[in-house]
Parts: sequence; structure tokens; C-alpha cells
Amino acid sequence: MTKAGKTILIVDDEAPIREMIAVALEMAGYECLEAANTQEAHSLIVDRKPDLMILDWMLPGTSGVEFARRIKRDDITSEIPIVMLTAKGEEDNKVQGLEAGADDYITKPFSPRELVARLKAVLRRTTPQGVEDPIEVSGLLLDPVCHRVTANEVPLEIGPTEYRLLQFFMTHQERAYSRTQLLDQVWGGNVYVEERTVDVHIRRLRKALGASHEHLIQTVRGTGYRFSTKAS
Amino acid sequence: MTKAGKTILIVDDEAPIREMIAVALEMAGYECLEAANTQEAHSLIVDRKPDLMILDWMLPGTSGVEFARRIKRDDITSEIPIVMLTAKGEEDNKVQGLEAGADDYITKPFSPRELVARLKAVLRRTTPQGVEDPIEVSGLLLDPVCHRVTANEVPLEIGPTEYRLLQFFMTHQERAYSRTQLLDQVWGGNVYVEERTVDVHIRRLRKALGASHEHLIQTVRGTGYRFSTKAS
DNA sequence: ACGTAGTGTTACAGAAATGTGACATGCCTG
DNA sequence: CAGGCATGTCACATTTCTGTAACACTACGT
Repeated sequence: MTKAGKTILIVDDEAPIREMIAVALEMAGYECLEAANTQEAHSLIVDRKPDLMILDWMLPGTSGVEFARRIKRDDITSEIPIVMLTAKGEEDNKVQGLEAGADDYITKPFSPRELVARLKAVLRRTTPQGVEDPIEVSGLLLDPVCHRVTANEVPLEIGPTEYRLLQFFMTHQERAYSRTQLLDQVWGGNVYVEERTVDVHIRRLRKALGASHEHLIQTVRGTGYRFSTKAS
Repeated sequence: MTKAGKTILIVDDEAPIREMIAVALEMAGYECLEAANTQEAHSLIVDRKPDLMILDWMLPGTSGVEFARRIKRDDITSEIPIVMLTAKGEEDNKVQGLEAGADDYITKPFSPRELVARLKAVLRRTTPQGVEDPIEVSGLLLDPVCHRVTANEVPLEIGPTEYRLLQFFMTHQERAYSRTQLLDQVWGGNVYVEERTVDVHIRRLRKALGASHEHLIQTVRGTGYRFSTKAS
């Protein structure tokens, strides 16, 4: 696992293929989302913001190419890299696919290893350092570019896990998350740790934030935690 | 409550293995069914409708894969997630297994913890969770996403049971419920508590709502309680 | 007005959830 | 290889929640 777990969206109408890809990617440390059609894909894109999308050429309804074009046309989603899947021998598609905005192109059948390798390559060249904007909440500033957190201009000492946790919270404010959800989102889907581990890291995060900001991390008893500027 | 215990069916011809798995799952709060062969499994599926099935690769008679395929082909049972067990070193099976419709795949030997974790993950991603819309009634707002209740924008301090009670009332307005019904609906079917307990929680809920909104919870003398915007 | 059943209110002990500090382990750096 | 993080887990402390009982109050029939 090179960087923080990336989220990959797999769009294919054949469940077995989806699963196979998902397993391969998960073993490589990525988090997977799956969609059987462009509609499901669209909602997942909107609310989970995947870092990359694997798109089958053949899809019921809107074709893969058309969908890719649509994604690339929309400002909000156009930054998401697309890897297209296509059956072998259809080399012509390649051109169309790349023109539609795909960033890479893989021919079926392919080995999981090949898939992961290409995908890494795409991510490497399409993830520019620092397209992410800093987030600020009542004096607490998280800057993904500098990978640094400051409270009222004062740099905070914060561990890697706590940083990811805080980043997740600051990008998902005002909403309660269960320990399980946090493990999924912050630790990455396929890690097997105790739920109580979350509590410990919450504790460490609060301590790191200090008295001035620890109240932003709220306990939702019986449920989990929430990042909120409003008092509880 | 929503967290009602899931039922897991374990299909394996070796009794010790079955037992081990069953113990691990029961400790994690799941209800277990056991079957030594596909016939037993089939009847259990039909009349107990498990939420998930753990299926050994090697089975006498019909093989595990073949059985999985059959399950997935039948409309009635195809929704049941399947986790396959296989001996180590048989990586090839993985693909076959997943193609047959398995939702995850675990290699023996495995730790109970891993088993439970993977199983949770499968259940999580195969149990669609409905859209949770906020509900608002005369300034009182319950937002399931934030897991928070506000009265005229001001967050309320409210305990878990009171929250569930209020959520139930707000989704079932203008109708009287007996204490027994409330225990069923809010506490969850098979709990053994005094009816008077409801009164106490109603009291706590009213207090939490404060003077501005407690009138929404109305006493229906001789019957129970009602959530209504109209004065009684 | 009186009594009685039904409900409101409070206090409290046991249970459950969360907070907290310490420790073992594994990883990386020097 | 020593030593310093980072991390996950545990054990124990603390807080919060829950159900019950006991008592106070209210509504209703007589």
C-alpha cells in the first residue's frame, strides 16, 4: 500500500468480473466501489468521490464511452481518471476510448497483476501533488499540500492515523459515523482491527487538537463520533 | 432495533470446524445454523432464511461451488451472500468461487477474528441501507444522518432510547400506541421489560424536548401515547 | 368530595458505553 | 542492532444509560 488507500469505482454489468477485479484491487490495498450500470455509478461518484474509475466498454443503456465523455465534461467529476475495459481484438475502440477521455485502456482477458500495475501507473501520473484544497474550521486548518495541521497558526503535532482521521472528519462534517464506518473510511476497507481501536485514536486526536479544538470531535453515544462546529 | 442479530448458515462436512466457526460467530452476536451437506443446507435455507452462508469448498456429493451456483441461480435465494472456505494453496479456486457467485473467500486456516471481520464486511456491503431523510415538525428536526435532534436550530441533549422513541413517533404521527406496541417497535420485539419503563422514557423524552415541544408527546389515558401537532 | 386506577416524577443500583493510560509489537532510521 | 515512532490491544477508570421501584399527582366514576 503506497499512499493512503485510494478508492476505485468499478463499473461493469457482469458481477463476477466486478468481483474478480475488486478482489485483486483490495488485495493491493485499494478500496472498491462497484456499480452495475451508469446510474449506480453516478450516485457512487457523487457521494463517495472515487480516485479512479474502471469502466467497461459494453454497458446496458448508456455505453461506456458515452458515460466517460459525460464524466469528463462535468467540471466536478472531470478530474477522475478512467481506465477502460474492452474485449480483445477491438483495437479501434482504443482510439474512441482515449478520445472520450479515458486515461488508459485494458484488453480482456487480463491478469489481475497487469490490471493493478496499469492502474498504479495511471494514478501516479494523474494524481498531481496538491490539487487538494486546505480546509479550515474555526481556527483549525488542515493543509493536505503541506500535510500539516495548525490551530490558530500554531502547528500541531499529529500522528499519521490521526491526520487521516481528522482529514476524513473535516471533509465529512456534521455527520455521525459508526466505528465500523470510520474503520472502512480511514483505515481502509480490508483491515481487521478491533472497533475500540477507533476510540483510542479518537482520544489521541483530541489530545493532539488540544483544549481549544477537541470539542469539535463529538461522541455520539451508542453510535460513534461526529465532527461538528455546533455544540452537542 | 435495526441491529437485530443476523443469522448465519454454516455448511461444512467436518463437525469440529463447524463448531469452531459457530462459537466464534455466536460470540460476535450472530445466530448460527449448521449443515453438514447441501441437502441439510437447502432445507435450512428454505425455512430459516439465513442472512449469509459460509460454504466449504469441499463437500460430499454436490461440491461447494456447484451448490453456490445453484443458490445464485434461484431468484428466491440469490440474494443470500456467500462466503467460501477453501484450503490454502488453491488460489485457482478463488476465481471459480467468485465466478460461481461467492461474495468473499477465506483461506484455511484463518483466525476467528478474520472470519468475523470479513463476514461483517460482506454483510455491510450487501445490506443496502435506505436513504435516511430528516423529519421536521414545527421547529423540531430529527436528522438521522447527523444522528441529532434540534429544536429551532438548537441541538438537544437526548439519550439513545429517547432518540429512537422520538424517531418512531415522528415517523408515526397522529396515532396512539400502547406501551406494548412501543416496546415492540422501539425496544425491539423480544425484550423483557416492564411496561412502566415506557412511561419513564416518555418522561425523559418530554424533558429533553423542553417546554417548547413536549406537548407533541400526548398521553392517551388508558391506552398509551401519541405524537401529534394538534392539541388534545 | 372521595376513592381508585392511571400516569408523572424522582432516585438509585446495575449495566453498558466510552475515556484513558500503559504496554507489546513491528517498522524504520540511524 | 539500538532506539524511536506508530499502532493495536488490553485493563481499568469514569461517565452515561436503563430499568425498576417507590411515591406523588391527576383524571374520572360514584
